[in-house]
Amino acid sequence: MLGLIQQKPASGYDLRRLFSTTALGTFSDSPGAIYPALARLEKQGLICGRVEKSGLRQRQVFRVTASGVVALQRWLRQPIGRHDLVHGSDSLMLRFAFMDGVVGRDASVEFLGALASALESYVTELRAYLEQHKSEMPVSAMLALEAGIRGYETTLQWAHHGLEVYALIQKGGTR
Amino acid sequence: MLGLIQQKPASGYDLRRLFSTTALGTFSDSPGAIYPALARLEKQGLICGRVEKSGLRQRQVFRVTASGVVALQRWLRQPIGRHDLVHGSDSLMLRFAFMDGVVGRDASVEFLGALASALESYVTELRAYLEQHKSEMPVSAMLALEAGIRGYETTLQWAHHGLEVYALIQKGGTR
DNA sequence: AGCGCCATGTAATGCGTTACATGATTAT
DNA sequence: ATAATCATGTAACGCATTACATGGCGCT
Repeated sequence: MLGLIQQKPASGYDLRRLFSTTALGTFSDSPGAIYPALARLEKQGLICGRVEKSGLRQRQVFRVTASGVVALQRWLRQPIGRHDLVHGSDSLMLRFAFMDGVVGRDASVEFLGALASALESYVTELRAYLEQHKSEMPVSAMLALEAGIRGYETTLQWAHHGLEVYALIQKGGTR
Repeated sequence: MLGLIQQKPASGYDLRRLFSTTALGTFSDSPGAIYPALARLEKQGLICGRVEKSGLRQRQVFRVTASGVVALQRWLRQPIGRHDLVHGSDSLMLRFAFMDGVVGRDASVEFLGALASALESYVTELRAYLEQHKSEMPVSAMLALEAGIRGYETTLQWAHHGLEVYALIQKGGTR
């Protein structure tokens, strides 16, 4: 939410619509999750709400504060931990999605490099585990693990793809 | 936990070690999560604990009851919903991992077929969304979405792979 | 006048996390 | 003896979920 608000100031309802209509559907669009979270962020001083009556109904639009940007940058610049990998690298993707605008493309590129090397060792580790245990596993369990490993492998390939994309941009202009 | 206990009766500590040492590391191994969950399952009558002093220290080993098996089968036989796909198909993999032993290989095969067709339409939907919006997105956001889509595509390929594996098994004997 | 959407919340409940607590057994 | 591991829990806290509640605004 901090990242979304930083991209463009938004109200609670705006965020709800983002979560329910766009590809961000992974997240909860329930008011019981969003409004308390906004209140917490405001109490921490990371965002600041301002009531707007302009034209339509009353809306409370939130903007990130200076310390909000700092917190966002700190979150985005966290090193990639093992924990992040084990849980499917979803949180890593989320972080990556906001990098360009907040910490710059250099950070995005650096992130992709670090992700690639972390994934490389994790994949070989998982492949070794599978080879060692696949004889004692039920077929479906073995296949499920295979699915997970393939997921990591494509994320790895994707990281290389992303690096290429950034390299092309660097040559061909900023956009 | 119900699925694991069904594969082989286990104590709370057994489950903790499974979650902390094997490829099931996605799940929490904290006692504050496991023991209350076991207590809930037992209160629902899905598992049944029995204290064992055999040889070593005192352990409470849990087994699934008849209604526990029924509940497990009901969970495994749930149709694949959109909700399951959107959240990264992790819960689907978990279900698939237990299918062979609980509802049989025919159900596993049927599941893979249903998963493949569901993924096919979901992937084309996401690709269309990306094509339509990629010009207004930051580069990193676009790449993050691309990563998600590629993940679904490899899951789709994996489903076909799984179907082949089961077809081979059918020909070559039960194991 | 009434229906539906915009926009913001609150309340009850359940569950996970972190941290703390306990006792029994095996190894040094 | 003492440390480490086995094995089982409890307590405080925060947060998400589900459902309910409210009021202004626009259309028919």
